[in-house]
Amino acid sequence: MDGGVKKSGVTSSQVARRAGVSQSAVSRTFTPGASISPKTREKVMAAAQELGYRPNAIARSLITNRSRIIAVVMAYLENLFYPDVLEELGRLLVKENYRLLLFTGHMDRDSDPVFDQLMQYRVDGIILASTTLSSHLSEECATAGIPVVLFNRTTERDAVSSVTTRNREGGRRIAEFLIAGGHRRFGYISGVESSSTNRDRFAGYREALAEAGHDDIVIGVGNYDRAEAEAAAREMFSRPDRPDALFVANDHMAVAVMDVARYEFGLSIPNDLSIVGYDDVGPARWASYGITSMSQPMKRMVEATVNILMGQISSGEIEAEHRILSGDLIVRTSARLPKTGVVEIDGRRIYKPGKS
Amino acid sequence: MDGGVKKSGVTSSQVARRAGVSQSAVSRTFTPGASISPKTREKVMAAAQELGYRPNAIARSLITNRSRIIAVVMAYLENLFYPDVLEELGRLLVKENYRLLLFTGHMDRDSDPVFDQLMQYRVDGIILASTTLSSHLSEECATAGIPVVLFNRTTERDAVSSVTTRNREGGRRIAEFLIAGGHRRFGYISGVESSSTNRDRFAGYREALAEAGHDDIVIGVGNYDRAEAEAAAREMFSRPDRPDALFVANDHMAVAVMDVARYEFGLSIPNDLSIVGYDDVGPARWASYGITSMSQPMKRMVEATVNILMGQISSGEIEAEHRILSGDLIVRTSARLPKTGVVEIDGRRIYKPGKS
DNA sequence: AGCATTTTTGCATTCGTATGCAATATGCGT
DNA sequence: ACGCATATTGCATACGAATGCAAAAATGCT
Repeated sequence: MDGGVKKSGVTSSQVARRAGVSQSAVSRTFTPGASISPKTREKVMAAAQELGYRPNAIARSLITNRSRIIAVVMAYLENLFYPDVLEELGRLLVKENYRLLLFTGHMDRDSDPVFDQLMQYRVDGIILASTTLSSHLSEECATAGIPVVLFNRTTERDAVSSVTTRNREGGRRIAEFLIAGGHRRFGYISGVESSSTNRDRFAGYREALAEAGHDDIVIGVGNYDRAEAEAAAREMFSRPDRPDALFVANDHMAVAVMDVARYEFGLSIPNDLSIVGYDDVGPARWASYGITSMSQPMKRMVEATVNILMGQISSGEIEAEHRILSGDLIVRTSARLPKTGVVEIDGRRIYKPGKS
Repeated sequence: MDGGVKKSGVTSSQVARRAGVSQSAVSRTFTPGASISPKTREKVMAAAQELGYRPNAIARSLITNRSRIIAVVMAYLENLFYPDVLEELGRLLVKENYRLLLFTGHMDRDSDPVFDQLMQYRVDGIILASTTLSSHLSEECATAGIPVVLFNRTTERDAVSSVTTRNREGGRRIAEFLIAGGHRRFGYISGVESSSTNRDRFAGYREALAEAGHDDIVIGVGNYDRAEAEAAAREMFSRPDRPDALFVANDHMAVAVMDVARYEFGLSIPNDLSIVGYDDVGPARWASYGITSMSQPMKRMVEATVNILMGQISSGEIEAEHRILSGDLIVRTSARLPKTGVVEIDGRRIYKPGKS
């Protein structure tokens, strides 16, 4: 078809010369809404086709001051919840004609290296999807005038936008569910203790338990990490006053804890021990686990995130916005059932106290 | 500390004025190896600090013709193998001072949308890590003069670089292992049938089985997808001549198949059925599964990938290079053991026929 | 056809940084 | 202190596309 060498590095000027028009005409051809006659557009398109021309996004960014790149910062991808989020983010961002620049790895100590990169590439927006990032970073970005959205986390001062779910209510719901299930001794394996998700989930759990007269909760620290959660579980299950109801701060850890309970301690779930997790992530649904879990409406969370970002980018106004969504307690087989309150909706069993 | 407003959009010229030097001096201060005296560098640095200046990577790219961005294309992240790869890639690329632009989603039909993006951003290199991408895309990129590396896949014509493992040998090894385990009836649940990984793994498996006189293999199509693998497993396990040895083309599917076997058909593993997977990915190691699996040396594969890319970028020479690594058959509990050949190395049990 | 209005076009400039070149400053040896 | 070699600096330009402005072309109206 095209006889010539389709080498990259074709410029708008080259196309212009070939088409016998000015460079401006080429630019306008590729700028939606620009003033260009159908005739010249066609000439330009033909020349562009022949030369294999594509507008240089870098050069365009320089003049428009828009990179159409969104930075996504995720500390770790081991927890399948985050790959899922990433995939959905990619889907929505591409639909909005944005690209996704990914940053992974823990950046606890100094936020500077990442921060520098973000600034250097003049990203149009930033999504911080990690429960463990320094809150310093987020505020620094916000100060620099770049829209930032915290995904699945918040900071004390609500100067920066966030999308979360009602973690506190989730914790409460789980407590109510376990109490209604007739459990007597309650445990908790935490995530990263300083993270907002962990704090809120635990706060709700403890409150609801306290209201029912259960003040002593057996606690282990899992830091949202498999190995640490396993260690915490081993320690907890070795105690003489081993709990019979255990809330693990997310499914990623709950899976590991469940394996420890079954295969290292020979516990029967849910007979000897009820386990409830959080996120309703892939493995929770697998037959081997069937974890009863508070769901987080991932797709709607991602949608809200992109939504906030697009709003701030197009308006230029960076006003902190907080979207708080709700999940459901998805009932499976890892915890004893209460007598009432479990209803079936769309083929999923959900715990809705009050409605039997 | 800094009283002024740390607004973004600070340019090198502004810093220059503040420091009482030329814009060139600022540029050279931030260009490693450029000719600049310690004295002026210090002045520049001070001014830069005060103004919150960071070099604009976009503008820099325009002139250097290097974006320092690597595009990574991954069809789906559901299989934990890929998030793992992604994380490792992020780690290594950042070390080389490159950024990672992520593209997800199936782009089977027309490669054009993605391809356009890649070209528009003038990425310095491309990593195609998906078994299901049109090979058209890869060659198009290569033609355009951008270094491309296929990760965990190849094309027939080896015009584009790739990093793979010895899938054929892996398939053979698995067959040998299952034969040695005394199995009689063999099954296979495939990945995407047109993918090179699937073809090679199956070819090796079939060859070795044929050499031992086993010519009839029960086959199901899983397409590297959980749901499809489950469906294939159901069909296979319902047959009167259900296999007692099953090779599932990757662990992602093997996990699902195992759940179907156990919880829908009440099969005892490995007594009624031996299952072997591929990848040695996270869940394969979990106690609930303990899948015997051909490992892929992910870290070394990623290292090789980055290595090839860096080489091609710095040399400017795009010569197709093929790195083929080897894995081991990690022995766990999902398959009956042969009498000999299982050895323990570094706490891992590996099948090495010939060495007992 | 003649004039007013709108649309299309090209020119010139801009974005922020890097770099070749010439000019200047510094250092060294004697 | 002088001359020469070397290190540092600023000037001017380039990268590739977008855009305000004015000129030119096309269109509409009477």
